[in-house]
Amino acid sequence: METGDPNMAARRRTNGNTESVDNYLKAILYLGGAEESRVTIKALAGRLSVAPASVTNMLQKLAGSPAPLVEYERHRGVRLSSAGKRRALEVVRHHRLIETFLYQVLDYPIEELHEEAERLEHFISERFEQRIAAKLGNPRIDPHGHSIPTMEGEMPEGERPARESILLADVVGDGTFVIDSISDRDAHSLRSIEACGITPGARLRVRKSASSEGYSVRTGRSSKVFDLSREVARDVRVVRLPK
Amino acid sequence: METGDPNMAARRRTNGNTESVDNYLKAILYLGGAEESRVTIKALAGRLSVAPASVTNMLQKLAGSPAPLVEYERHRGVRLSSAGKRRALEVVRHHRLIETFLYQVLDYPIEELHEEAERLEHFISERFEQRIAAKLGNPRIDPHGHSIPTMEGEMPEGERPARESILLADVVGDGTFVIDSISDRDAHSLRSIEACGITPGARLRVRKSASSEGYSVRTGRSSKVFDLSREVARDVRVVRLPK
DNA sequence: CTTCCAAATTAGGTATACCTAACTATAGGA
DNA sequence: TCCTATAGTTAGGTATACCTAATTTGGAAG
Repeated sequence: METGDPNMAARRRTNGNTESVDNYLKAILYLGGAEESRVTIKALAGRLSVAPASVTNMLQKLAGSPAPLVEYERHRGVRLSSAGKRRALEVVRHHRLIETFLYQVLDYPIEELHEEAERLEHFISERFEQRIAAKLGNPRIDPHGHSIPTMEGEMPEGERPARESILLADVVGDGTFVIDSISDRDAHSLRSIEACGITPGARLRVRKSASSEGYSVRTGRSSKVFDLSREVARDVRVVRLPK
Repeated sequence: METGDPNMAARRRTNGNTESVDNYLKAILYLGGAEESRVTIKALAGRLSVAPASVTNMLQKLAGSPAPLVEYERHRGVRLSSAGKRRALEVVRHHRLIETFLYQVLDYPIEELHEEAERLEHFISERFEQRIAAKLGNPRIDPHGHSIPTMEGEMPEGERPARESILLADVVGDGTFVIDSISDRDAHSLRSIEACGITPGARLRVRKSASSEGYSVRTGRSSKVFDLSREVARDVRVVRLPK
């Protein structure tokens, strides 16, 4: 105990943004994609599970501040300002470092990483970030195969998911692949993915499943064959290996 | 990335309480002391750095809910209900486990433990709590010498700070003591405390300082003498050793 | 070139957790 | 006993971040 938090009124985070603002920035970063194109209000509303009106409000506030985090024009969507992008990447860095830490140091099951990281990413200090990064040897890739942005707020070279990666669900015909990354969205899906030994960097031999809509896969040098549903195949990104 | 937090509206924590509610409960626990006596609105307002009117409001809300966390009567102060006490101890457990973890696993300097723990205590999951506890070997004492409440929400036997402990600042005459615990309130004070080798469990030989209002102390079997101000001596609790 | 519809915006409202200012109650001293 | 000072309470207001309902806008289709 012995607390007495003189932290005061504002529900601000380490950085000065609220949790909510961080989430808007992350969503814009994600939806804008590599080209950083304009993001629609509707798309944001969908991703954040919030009414479109709420999005308009928030964006107007963010764009109207002295050092705006977004560029917003009525009816023309929104994109991150460079300050906004830096901030968004910092939160993503937190998220992925925390996931890596939970996985490697605290032995979390892979399907529980996301939820915990999603909460904690907003509340850790600069020091915490640096200590876990150091403890992990400054990792560049998280347990799902995603690149961890640098401390300077940039996506590192050799970005993952790689530009040339495709969804396993989009694979046509048979072939051999390297597993690029897996989505952290759906815990249930992650369980099955892990169960077949799919892990970023591993080799994956794929054959369009005879039955069903799915895929038959073998990982690494294992001869064990697993069947994946189309649904689950949407959560795996792969890069085709030249035969 | 790949977030999409369907976590929704309410800014609720793992447990179902807001950060703010948690802080009220902790403050009542602390101010009520071992006897769990009624706590005044004024004392709470002071501890939480909030206006008395805000305290009244919050207590009315907490007392009026279906499963009240506090017992509150107009003009007669407040105490925790048993549910409230359980909750408060859970948060304290989080706080102290996190401090221990930051100290032992992430090599935080002792004076930075409190601030980080104060933020994170509200946001960690049950799983996180259990994993760090396991990693640390289910510690019973935190780095400041305070008892860590059990998972069942009770203060363990051999409670620390010990009932018979006194403030170093209240010591009269010379003597030998065991250091019981140190306050985590003031980072500056913690620095000086650590600098003289004061650490929970160590032996402390005390002599009323010739000059000044302070105390001359030697720790363990060291012959090095340090001078502590009265101010700093208020942050150290000791138990007198029979001569 | 108009029309219409989906997308966006505005208007007005909710809950949380604060605040200040004004009022009231209680308890201790004269 | 009474009476005032201090503690506590009520009333009314702020900011954040949501909501729904009503309105506006702009671009694609006729």
